[in-house]
Amino acid sequence: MGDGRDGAKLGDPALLILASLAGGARHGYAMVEDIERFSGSRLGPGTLYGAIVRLEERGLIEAVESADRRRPYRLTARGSEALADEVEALDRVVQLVKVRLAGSPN
Amino acid sequence: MGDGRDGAKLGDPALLILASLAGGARHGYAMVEDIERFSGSRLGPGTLYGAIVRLEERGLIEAVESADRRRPYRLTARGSEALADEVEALDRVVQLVKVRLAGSPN
DNA sequence: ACGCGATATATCGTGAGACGTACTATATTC
DNA sequence: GAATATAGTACGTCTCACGATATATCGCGT
Repeated sequence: MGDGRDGAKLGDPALLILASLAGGARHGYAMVEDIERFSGSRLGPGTLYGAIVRLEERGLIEAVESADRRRPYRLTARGSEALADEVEALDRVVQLVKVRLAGSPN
Repeated sequence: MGDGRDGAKLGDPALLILASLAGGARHGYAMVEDIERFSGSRLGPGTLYGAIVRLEERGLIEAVESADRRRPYRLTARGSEALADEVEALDRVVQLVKVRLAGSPN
């Protein structure tokens, strides 16, 4: 997706992961369940862990130390910012569509 | 992305195109400008026309007859439904994230 | 009439990444 | 120690986002 830029675009699964972590630090499997609860879609392991690696590489999330085999992650400051920006942009589109659909003849 | 299903997921450009058409029938180039106005991102031709073809194949948009070289498209009934559904789902996530980000310790 | 930039659409190739399947490994309970 | 739930890994496929490129046409100034 060629970002390099800071406020680059988020993929769909990436957004869901950040959204989940916005509710607190979680490990992968817990994210899957959380995401399924609030969005209805269940990410497969390939989708989930692939996206996690990319988000970590981009510095938007980071692993938390853990004694057992679980690897919890949390949002970084940059991750929070990116999520907030993305959500704001998304919200603008959502609101616009609502207005447009409401005032349509069909 | 393996849809085939009816209420399948919309890609990012696809959502923007449907959002644009929710404001009335438009041809490709006009969509680009409209989308840039309300979302800030300018779709390249490959992205735009590729997405248009896929949306037409899925029956979410359809071409409108035109005398000149322009090819205007409009939303189909299914397209409106799909857009409404997608936007509703998106809105739920957006609102959740806002709540979560607002009540975070950090 | 001519050039030129803006308008408008189309096609192709590449690469990222979404996704499913299958697999491994650990913890808990019986 | 078998069964089940939990947790993560590995891998292959295939869609699609995107830029580059090509082509045609319109409008405007000169």
